[in-house]
Amino acid sequence: MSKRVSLKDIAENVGVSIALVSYVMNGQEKQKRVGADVVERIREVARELNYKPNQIAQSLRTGSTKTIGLIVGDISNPFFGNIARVIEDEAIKHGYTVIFGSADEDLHKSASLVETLINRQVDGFIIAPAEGTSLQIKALQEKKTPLVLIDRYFDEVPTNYVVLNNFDASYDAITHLIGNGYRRIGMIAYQSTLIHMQERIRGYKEAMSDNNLKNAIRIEEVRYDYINSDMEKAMHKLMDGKNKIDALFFATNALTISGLYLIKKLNLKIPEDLAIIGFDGNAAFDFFSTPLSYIEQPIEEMGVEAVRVLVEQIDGSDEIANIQLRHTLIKRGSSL
Amino acid sequence: MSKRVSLKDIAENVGVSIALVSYVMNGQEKQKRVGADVVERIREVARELNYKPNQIAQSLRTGSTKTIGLIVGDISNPFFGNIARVIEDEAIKHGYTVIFGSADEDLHKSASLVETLINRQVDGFIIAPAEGTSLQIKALQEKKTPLVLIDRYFDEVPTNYVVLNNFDASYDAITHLIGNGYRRIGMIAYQSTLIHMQERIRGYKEAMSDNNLKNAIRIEEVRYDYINSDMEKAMHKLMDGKNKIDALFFATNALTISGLYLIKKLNLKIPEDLAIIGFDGNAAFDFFSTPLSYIEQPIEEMGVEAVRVLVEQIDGSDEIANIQLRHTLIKRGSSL
DNA sequence: CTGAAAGCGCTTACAG
DNA sequence: CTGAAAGCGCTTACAG
Repeated sequence: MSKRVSLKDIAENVGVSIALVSYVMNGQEKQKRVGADVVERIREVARELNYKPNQIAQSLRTGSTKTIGLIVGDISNPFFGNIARVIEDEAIKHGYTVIFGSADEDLHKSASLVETLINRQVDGFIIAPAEGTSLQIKALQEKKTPLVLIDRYFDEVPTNYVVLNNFDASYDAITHLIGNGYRRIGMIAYQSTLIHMQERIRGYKEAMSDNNLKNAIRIEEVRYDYINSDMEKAMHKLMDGKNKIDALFFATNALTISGLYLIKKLNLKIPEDLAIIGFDGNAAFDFFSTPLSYIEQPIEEMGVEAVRVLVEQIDGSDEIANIQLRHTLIKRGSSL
Repeated sequence: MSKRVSLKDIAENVGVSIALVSYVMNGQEKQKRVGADVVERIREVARELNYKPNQIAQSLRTGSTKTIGLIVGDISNPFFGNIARVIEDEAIKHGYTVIFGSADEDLHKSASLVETLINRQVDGFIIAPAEGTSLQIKALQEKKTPLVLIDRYFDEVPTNYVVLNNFDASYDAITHLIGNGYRRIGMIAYQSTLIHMQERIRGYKEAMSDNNLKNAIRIEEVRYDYINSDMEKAMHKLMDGKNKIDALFFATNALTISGLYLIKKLNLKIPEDLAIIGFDGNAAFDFFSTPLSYIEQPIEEMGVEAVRVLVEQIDGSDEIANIQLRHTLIKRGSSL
């Protein structure tokens, strides 16, 4: 790359000190009472030479990089891709850029990403924390690193977070199914101790209990790394035999898609053979044999709030923000 | 954030100069002939204090940030989300992190992103250039900024690029349709002068001409910012009247999805009323009433190659790499 | 074998 | 109104 123009180049060209140029470039010419003619000449030369401040130098000096570290499960997952997009837009509005990484729901990848981003001096983090990373998060928190969790959080580590009210979302979905006459309602969730998953499960269970269906509760758990094979086993458990379910609630977008492939393969009629409610909107849900009912997350709001809270933290606020957003239950043919 | 540990802290603790600590931390203790005992003590104290180098300071000094700037159309678009994921993984393998931005196929957003990333001193760029940005790209190229274009490039600006052989892909799709007996084959593309779009159109036209169907060529163009309304008009033009098409080729993933919504609404039977070939794989294609045939791009390879070429450029290579990758035509029910 | 020193490009308290 | 100087944390050519 060709040599960049520095404050020094402008200073030499105009014949003043670097300090004066810095003042003018930072709009401090009033407070510093820089002579009007000098201001004029500095501005002119800066424009001519096309001066752009070296942010690295600024960062080293000021300690602020105007950079946000975003760690999600997988940027190619539509939920995370969409929220990344919102976060990016909001970050730019606040003068920040985004460095991102995918942790693949893996403890070690997450640790490595956090370290990498810390070494790059990001001003703060937005993280969808992987299972078992509560100590990593706690360490960040103890170092007073500005931090906002999204999608999940840890009960035992008080942090800022912006999440869906997952309990309500699940409860609402199950209540809707019950209202439409279904009773043998199953759920397929990830095997995970993470709070968003536990809350979705709790919402299901409580809705069932509250409707005297406690004995009909049937949950199958699927491992993240073996989603398709585990899904197949789970579906068979729920659908085989005389005790088979008549409705099924999927706990995430990826689980829904994986399940739909199987349902298509098994040639099940929806909702006659099986009613379904999925998670997160998706073109695939629209094109399925019967359009899918699903829980819609307010992704835009989640991203906007996450950036807002983070920037407040970076700017020095120490109020902890715990934000729960509301879902929308999109009711369509699959749960009629 | 709490104070970080610096080389100085270690130096004071051990009672040696900062230079020595730097040598040891950078594994130069052999060349610099640092005393074995000193090396030992420095390592020990560094570990105790949990020293992590300040990358900002390193960057300012060395001029290298070990950062890649990635500019795509929209990170929430599955094609770009998937390729971003691959690029991220590859970048990490090479010791780089990724700063990304979505340009929304907009000239000005693109310019603003490029400037932001340059000010952040990224070591190089991977860009899916928006229409009309050839001057931006040319400017980067002239400043010798390491750069690799993906998905598209500009004929008039010689740069590295990694793209699909779009002509072949289109040609193959159309030939397949013709082979299956379709003759009145239409195409819906973006209104764009970008080369990937022009090549896809050229492939369509040439396949038609080569099969004596030049007179049946019918292309409708849709604006990126008005995709759904323009799609509706385009479909009506192609499907209304006695001259209506019997097969339709969509030029991108987003166009395919938009078209499918309409096809579903119009209740067209696929492939009886209309045969279809789409672009880029997608769960939605699998769940459509008839599984969709489509052109699959080698996204993994595209990302891997882009990073490889970029890192070579950053490391000083000045060979220009122009890489065209091959598609796979996935044949299914929609084009039978 | 080790250290003093310059310098990357910037900001800012201080002096005049 | 203006400038000399320190310092952010690092690397590295140079001297001894």
